[in-house]
Amino acid sequence: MIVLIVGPTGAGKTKLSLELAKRFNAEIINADSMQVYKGYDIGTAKVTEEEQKQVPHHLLDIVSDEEEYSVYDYQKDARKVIEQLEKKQKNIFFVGGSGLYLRAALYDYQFQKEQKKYDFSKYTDEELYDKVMKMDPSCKIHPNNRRRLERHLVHLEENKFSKNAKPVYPFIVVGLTTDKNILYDRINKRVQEMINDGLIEEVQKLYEKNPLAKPLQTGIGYKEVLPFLRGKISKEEMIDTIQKNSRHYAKRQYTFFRHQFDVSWFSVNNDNFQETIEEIYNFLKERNN
RNA sequence: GGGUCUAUAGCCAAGUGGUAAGGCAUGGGACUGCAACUCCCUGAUCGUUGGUUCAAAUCCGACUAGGCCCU
Repeated sequence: MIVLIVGPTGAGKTKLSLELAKRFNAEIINADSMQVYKGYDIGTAKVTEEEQKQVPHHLLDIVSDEEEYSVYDYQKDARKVIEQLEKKQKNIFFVGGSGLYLRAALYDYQFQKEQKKYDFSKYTDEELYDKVMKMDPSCKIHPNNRRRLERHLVHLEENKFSKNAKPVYPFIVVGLTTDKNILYDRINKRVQEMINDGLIEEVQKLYEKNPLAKPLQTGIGYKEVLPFLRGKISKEEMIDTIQKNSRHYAKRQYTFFRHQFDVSWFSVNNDNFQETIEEIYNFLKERNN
């Protein structure tokens, strides 16, 4: 059985997954694009070593921030782990909020080993959009979204794009929801805790080692600390923007999962999380038979 | 009590006679190699009330609220 546990940051995915994995004789595969990096612990809310001892985790801390890592790599790595675990007759829990990574791992997305270089710089945004529309009239990418447009065109030209991607493995998706006010409140508190736990020091260390690292420059909880370290913004401003970006992210995650996956949603019981765990446990038990 | 300034969306804020810029927040959405990325959509008749005018957020009066100064 392969189960995906998804939901916005701060909904309780980690706690839920540990409990369930133990009961289902399962191992956990990380599905978070930032937690694959070594040294990015506090800002990514990575599971602690203590927790990792309770249940084996995979695809955590597998690359340094100097290496390039993308969906392509994740798809390969994740599938490798799936094979291993299935051989061991283990159940599998994917836990994390990176929707695209999950899609790529479980659906028949096709990537080339080597990325050919294409040069679209001679096209204007409009021309690019027209070109894409000619080949794929149902494409919904907005003309301004140049990055996506270019990529999509490559896929179309290489004939690697299947409109209705099919799952390569059967799987169940469990989603956690919470009332938005509660969630936002929790996100705000969580950011504050990260600061208390030494987020700034963590960023400082990473910055000294590799100031231009991609996850450092783009990860929420990392990119906002940099201007603070340079004295450009105050601590309050920094905290505000981390919280704001986290909220935005949570919202985007909801949208993605709502539309890209067939999710069985469970609204979290905030007074008694154990009850939520039981509910999901029973749900999975039934589906597993 | 007297004087003075201000009053535009949840917040900040442009606009000084011809039917309301923008930013942020919020909400919705897209998503096949940067995905914690990238991109799109989303709101008001201008404190209230009289008046002047063909026409007022914009001018005048009153009222209300707030700021500052004086007593």
